[in-house]
Amino acid sequence: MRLLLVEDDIALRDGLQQALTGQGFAVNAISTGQQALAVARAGDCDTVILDLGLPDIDGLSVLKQLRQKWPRMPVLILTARDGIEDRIKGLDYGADDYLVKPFAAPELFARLRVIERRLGTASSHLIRCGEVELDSTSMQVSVADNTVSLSRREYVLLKELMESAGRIKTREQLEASLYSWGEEVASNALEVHISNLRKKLPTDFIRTVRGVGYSISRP
Amino acid sequence: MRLLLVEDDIALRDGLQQALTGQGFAVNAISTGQQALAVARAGDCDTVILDLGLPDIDGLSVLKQLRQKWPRMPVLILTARDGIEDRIKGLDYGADDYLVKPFAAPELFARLRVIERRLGTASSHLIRCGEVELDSTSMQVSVADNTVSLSRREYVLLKELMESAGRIKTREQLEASLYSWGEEVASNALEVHISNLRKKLPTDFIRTVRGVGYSISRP
DNA sequence: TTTGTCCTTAAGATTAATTTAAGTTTGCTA
DNA sequence: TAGCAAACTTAAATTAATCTTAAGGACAAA
Repeated sequence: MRLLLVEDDIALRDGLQQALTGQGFAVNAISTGQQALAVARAGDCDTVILDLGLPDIDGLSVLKQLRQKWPRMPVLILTARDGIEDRIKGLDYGADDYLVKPFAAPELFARLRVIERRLGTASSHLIRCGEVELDSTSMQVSVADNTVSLSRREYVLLKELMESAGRIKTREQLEASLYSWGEEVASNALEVHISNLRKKLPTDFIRTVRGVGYSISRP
Repeated sequence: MRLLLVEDDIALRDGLQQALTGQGFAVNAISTGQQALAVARAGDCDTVILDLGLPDIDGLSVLKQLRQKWPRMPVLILTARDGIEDRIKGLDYGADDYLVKPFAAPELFARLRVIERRLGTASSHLIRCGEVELDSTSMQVSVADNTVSLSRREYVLLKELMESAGRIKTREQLEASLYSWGEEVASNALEVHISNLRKKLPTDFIRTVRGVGYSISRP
C-alpha cells in the first residue's frame, strides 16, 4: 500500500517514514498542505496520513479538499492537541480514523492494516494461495506450513501479488508499491527480487506475463 | 481498444504511449490539434485522450469539432491547469472524463477501463465462445478448462475476435488493434499469428472470410 | 570495527515472441 | 479446369523481454 504522510515536524516525519517503510509500506513524506493537495490530486497514493497542525493551510481544510476530489480515499489524521473539537470535526469531514500524539508506532500500523483490509486491498491478515500463506500482522510467510524468511522487498512484492491473485500486477504497479518517490530504480531490481522470491516458493507460483507484469493464480 | 493520444509534451507522450501499450491498448500518439482532427475524422480510433494545452489549436476547440463529427466518441481530457474553468468547459463540451496533471498512470488505466466497459468494447472479465474462455483480468485463455498459453499478439487477436463473435473482423481492423502507427508490418505477420493461434484452439474455431478477414461464431 | 544481510547494478545467458521470406495449398472465376 | 490471388504453413532470422549470477555498497547488529 502506498501512503502519503503529511507532517511538518521533521523528526517525527522521518521517524515515521522509516518505521512505515520497515513495515512494507511505500511512503511519500511531505510537509505542507499545498504539497499534500498537489500529490493527492495526482491520485498517487492509497491512503493519507495527515497531521492537522500544518504550517500553511489548516489541516481540516486540506482534508475537506481531499474529500471533494477523492471521496473514498482513506485519511487518517494525527493531532497534537487533545482538544476533542478537532477530532470530531475531522471525523465529520470524513477522516476514517485518528490518532492523538504522542502515539505508539505499532498502533499506527494496526490502524493502517484495518484501513487496508477495508479498502479491499487486503482481504484479511491471512492470505492464502495454495500452499503459500502470508500473515500481514507478523509479516510471516509459510509454504506448506514451513516458515520461509523473506526480505522486506520480497515480502512486499509477494503481498502485492497475493492480494491481487487472479489479476495481473504490472511492473509499474509493483515498482510503485516497492519504492517511494525519488528512489525509483533504474535497473532490473524488480526482476532480481522476483527471481530470489521464486527460489523460496513453489514452482510456477509466480507467473510471468510477458510485456506486462506478473501474476499469481487464484487460490 | 484503439486510443488516440494527443499530447505535445514529448516525454509525457512517449511515457504514456509505452504504458498504455503495455496495458494492451493500441495507441496512436500525435502532438497537435490539426493532426488530431485529421485522424479522428478518419474515425480511426475508439477513444481520444486529449491534452487541452496544445500548441496550435486550443484544445477545447478540438474537442468541440470532434464532438460535431463524432458525437459519441469518448474523449478523456488532460489538463495541466488546476483552474476549474477549463475542466468545466471541457465537460460542457462533451468530454467524458478528465484528469489533472500530474496524474498516476494506473488512474488513467482505470478510467479507460470504465470507458471500455461503457463502450461495450467491453472486455468484461470473461468472454466465452463454446469451449474457449478468455479472462481479460488475468489475460488467461482456456480451452475446455485447460489453460493454454498465448503470446501477447495472439492474445490481443483472440480477444478482438471473441469480443465481436458472430461478426467479421477485417484484416485491417485486426492489424490496427495489433499495431500502432509507424509500426505497421509489411508482410504476413497477421496470418502467421492466426495460424499459430489455430494450433492452440479447437478446429475451425477461427473462420476465414476470404478477401475480408476472420470471424468466430456466436457462442 | 567487524560481520552479515539486504539491496542494487550490470553483464551475459536464456528464453520467448515476432517478423520475414519462401514454398504450398486452397478456392474462386473466367 | 487452368490460372490467379488469397490464405496457409513452416522454418529461419531477428528482436525483445526476462532470468540468473555475481560483485560491490549501504546499513545495522554484534
